[in-house]
Amino acid sequence: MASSGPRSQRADWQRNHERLLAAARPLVARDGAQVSLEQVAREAGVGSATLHRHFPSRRALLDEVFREAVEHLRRRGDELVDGDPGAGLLTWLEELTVAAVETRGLTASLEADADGGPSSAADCHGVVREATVHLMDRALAAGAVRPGTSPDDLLALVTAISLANEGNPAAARRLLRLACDGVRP
Amino acid sequence: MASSGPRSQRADWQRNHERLLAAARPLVARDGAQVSLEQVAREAGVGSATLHRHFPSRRALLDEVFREAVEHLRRRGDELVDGDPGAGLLTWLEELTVAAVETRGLTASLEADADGGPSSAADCHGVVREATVHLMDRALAAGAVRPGTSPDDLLALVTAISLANEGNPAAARRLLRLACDGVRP
DNA sequence: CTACGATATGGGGTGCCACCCCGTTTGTCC
DNA sequence: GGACAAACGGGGTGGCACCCCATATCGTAG
Repeated sequence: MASSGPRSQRADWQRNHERLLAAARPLVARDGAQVSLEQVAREAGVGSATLHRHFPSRRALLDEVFREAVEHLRRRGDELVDGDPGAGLLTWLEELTVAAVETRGLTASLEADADGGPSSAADCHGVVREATVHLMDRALAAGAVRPGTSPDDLLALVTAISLANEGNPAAARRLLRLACDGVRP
Repeated sequence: MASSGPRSQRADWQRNHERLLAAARPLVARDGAQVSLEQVAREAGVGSATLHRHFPSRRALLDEVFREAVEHLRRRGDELVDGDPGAGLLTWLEELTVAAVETRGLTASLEADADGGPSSAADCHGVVREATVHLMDRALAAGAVRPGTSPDDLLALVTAISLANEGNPAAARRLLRLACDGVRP
């Protein structure tokens, strides 16, 4: 289960994998999800074919780039499970939104994949979804959330807001609050 | 005011303008906002330089493509002003969302422009914004909407939902309702 | 009806990109 | 150290947005 290092891959494979991720991180931070894959390969000192072999899709690259950040979010989710269920869920949604909006490209990895499968090994969407489901279960049981609300819908709402407000935490926060409070008084 | 036809342009300019829009309409319907501008020009039987001269930005092309559709929406907004303020606003938001999600590329024209100015003559965002403001004023006065809610935020929420759910009216509707009702019971 | 100047055109260039083919290099294991 | 699988990467293909500038077309003044 704990695939800390793919032992079955050749040494140069691991080396290049690291180099690609190291090159990708600052470029993704600057350019977001639309980062030029060619440039990542160039910066890593690696042929573009190699990049495409290591990461069959843009999403696969982003998912690995954001592995740590998402792991961090997951741990934060675990912490919030210990507090008030209603407040915990809202705090989680807000912190999730802010992280997504402040970290260029992250939203792309949090979105539900159009294809069904958990394509990537570092499935960012899956990890965040699980944490959300957990927090929602508690909030639902405590009656802090309208019954019938789906965690997937809630997550879709957060990613939609994040996607449309990349780099603008204030606006994203405002829209999230609006959505949580509802339009009617 | 009524700029039905730019009289100051040469005849061939108008002819090519029409051809470009006629070519763009089906292609945008198929490919959405990411339509290839080269292909539009090719299909219109026009050099790509001409397309770029007629439409200095992708947004400018989309805005003209959706002029009629947005005009239609605006009229629908006028109708809704005559009914119940609260229900009218919610109906408006829902119809707006469904139209945006079902009409590929439309959301791009409804989004607030990153740049400040009303860049395009056929300012789709502006038209829809005005209708939204009007309906919100009435709903606020009737106490059907939480005070302090901004029409721009509401519109941003609708476009965010639409952008992330292009081609999926059911999901978009669900998220909109979720946002209108709020998360808490 | 003609000639002329402003207006508009478009072929082709530049620089970028994703993605892939296939001959070559590099690890690895015996 | 040798053989074989695994990995690599230069370079090709096809596509795109956007622009330059020599050429063609339009509308009008005479």
